[in-house]
Amino acid sequence: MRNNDNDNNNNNVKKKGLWSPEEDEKLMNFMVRNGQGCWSDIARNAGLQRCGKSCRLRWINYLRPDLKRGAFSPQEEHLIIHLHSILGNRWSQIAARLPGRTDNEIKNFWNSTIKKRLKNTATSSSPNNSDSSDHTHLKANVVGGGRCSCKSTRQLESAWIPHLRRAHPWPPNSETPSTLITTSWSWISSTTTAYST
DNA sequence: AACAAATACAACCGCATTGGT
DNA sequence: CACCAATGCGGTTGTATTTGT
Repeated sequence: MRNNDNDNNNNNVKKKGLWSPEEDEKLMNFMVRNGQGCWSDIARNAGLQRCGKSCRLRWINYLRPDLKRGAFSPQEEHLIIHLHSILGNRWSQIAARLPGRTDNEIKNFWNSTIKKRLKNTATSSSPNNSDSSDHTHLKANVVGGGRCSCKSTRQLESAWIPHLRRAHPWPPNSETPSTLITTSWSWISSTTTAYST
């Protein structure tokens, strides 16, 4: 298999691990001054011993000024659960419907908190209910196969998402950050109504 | 107080996709 | 059309912090 992970194969060794406050400051200052561009250039020009990929991740998940931070509100939590039941593990798409939240954040939240909670409630109510939220998505119904491993999730995406998108385009018209959550709910309502069995 | 286990979160890795040449 | 570099995504791992004993 071709190794195209060029960031990791650079001739000069790149730093790994946690970001120091100094590195954060360098990246932040550079982004504020120059805006987003080619990440490998940003890494170089900001004077960071990091690969572009690492800079991108740090910016998106931590430094971006529009990040919300802090604990998820009950409303957000509800929204995540609902969106996950529709979209499955498409964290970036779920994040797009939650203003100020990142895919990584939501993924972590799901894996550490919600998943566990759902598992507990499932085991307390039904012994055969083994994490259905992860592997029985709406698309299983739409596509008809019912199979839903993570890889197949990606492969099947092109098969069913376009149908859903055509009928329920995202984002809805006149979207603003303050109305995102509200419109997320109406989007959910329309999709679940249309595609529930 | 010391240690282990559990938890939460940050970051990395591999792969797919995209766009330029 | 083939190739390559850059980017984006989701899974996984690593690490700091918190909680329990």
